Amino acid sequence: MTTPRAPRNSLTRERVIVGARALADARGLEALTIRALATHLGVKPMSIYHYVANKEQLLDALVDSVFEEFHLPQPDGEWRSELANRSRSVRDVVTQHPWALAIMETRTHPGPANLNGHEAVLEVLHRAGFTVEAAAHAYAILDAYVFGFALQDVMLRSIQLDTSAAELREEIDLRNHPRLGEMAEFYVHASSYPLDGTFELGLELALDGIGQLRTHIDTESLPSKADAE
Amino acid sequence: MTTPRAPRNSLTRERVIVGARALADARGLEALTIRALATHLGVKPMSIYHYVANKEQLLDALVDSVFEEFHLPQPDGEWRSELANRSRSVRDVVTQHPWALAIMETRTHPGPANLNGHEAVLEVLHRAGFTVEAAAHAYAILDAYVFGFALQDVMLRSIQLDTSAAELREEIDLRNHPRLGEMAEFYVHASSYPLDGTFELGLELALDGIGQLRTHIDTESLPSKADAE
DNA sequence: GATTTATATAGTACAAAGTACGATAATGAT
DNA sequence: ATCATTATCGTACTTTGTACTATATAAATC
Repeated sequence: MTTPRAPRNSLTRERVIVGARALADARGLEALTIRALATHLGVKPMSIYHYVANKEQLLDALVDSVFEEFHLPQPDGEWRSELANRSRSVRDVVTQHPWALAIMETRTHPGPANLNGHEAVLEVLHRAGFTVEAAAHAYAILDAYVFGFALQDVMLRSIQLDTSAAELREEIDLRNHPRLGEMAEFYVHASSYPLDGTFELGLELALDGIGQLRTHIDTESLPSKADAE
Repeated sequence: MTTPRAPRNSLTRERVIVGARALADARGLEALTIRALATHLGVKPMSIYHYVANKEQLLDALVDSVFEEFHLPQPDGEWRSELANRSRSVRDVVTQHPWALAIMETRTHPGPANLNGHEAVLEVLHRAGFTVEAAAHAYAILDAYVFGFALQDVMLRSIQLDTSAAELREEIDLRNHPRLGEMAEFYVHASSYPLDGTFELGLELALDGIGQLRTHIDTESLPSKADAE
């Protein structure tokens, strides 16, 4: 009954983080406790604290491991497609880890992958001819849209999972909410995942709008040296 | 030392919720514990459970009380200005209650104020001539942008509050992040709250884009009867 | 006014979770 | 073979939500 002590190299910081991700993915954020994580790793709770100062720091690392998954835009690529791909990647990854946004919101120390992502996006904008000010606007607007959309994806999904359609109908009272009823109807009969199309549509809008913020000098016609640092 | 029992009408559900909001506003979400709330209300912890089944339900009510604060678009107003005002209101209210987004994310039962808000927005879109499908796109895109922007507002502010500029500079390593350095510089020297302008800019973009989704029939020229249910 | 009933407030106590502190065992160094 | 280092772990304390039960107060009835 008394398990022998785990071998000396059972753990690494990496394994702790990966285990935490697995637990959160499989059983949700509220199931990610130090004790559960220890069990999952075949180890006793206090062993984890050799690799992580406290749970907050574990969550910091967890969030940054999600940022690592985002597609990094290539500085020499075409800005519009690079940003579009990064945006799609962010939405995909975030919806695959529905717990991620909740943790991101409470982080106060941006991790290296997060910072690298910012740098890469800003570099793309810079090379595309955005001034610092234009880039500030463009990035804030695009990120707001992308993370906001992912937020809605996640919230919608969690409602669907936790609350049955019948339960919802009861709570909503369709007599007083005819438009909402229409909309629900529309979504029920819509194709597989109707928000995918909506996301693309809004992404085009955002990129179109952002494009207008560029300096009107067509930087692509300039010699690349003049554009470089 | 032993306080006498609190008088019989010390509490109401309303007072519990208002007290919870005050606590969260003043000391943050993590300070909102049942015990702290009880002290704040001059009452013992278990008394709260006479008005609220559990803490989850309290959070449900808390979130819905925030939705109540959002400006309700007027069905007979001009769609663009109504939606713009609602959007500004959402951002303002959410940034005034930085804890709200975190709770919203984990709710699975939309409250009445939430539903009424949806209904009002959809009604405005309907009267403006949006088909159900167009309204679905428009609403999802606009909400993604607005909540996403508020999310960034909140995250940025919490980083600023919890992490000193010096601390940040140390963690960021500006040698490897020149663009990020430029951007930080720009924000430091920018006017009072530079994101306000960015929000308005993106809002115009979103509303412009959404406008293109309308049916091209100019519904405003139709007799209102033909447009009514 | 006295008695009964309903209910709002509260006391006690337990479980779950983070983690401080110190012990112990496994590895490498001398 | 001894020692130093350090990865793993046991114990125990604190904080939090809250189940269960008790009690006091207001309302209702006689």
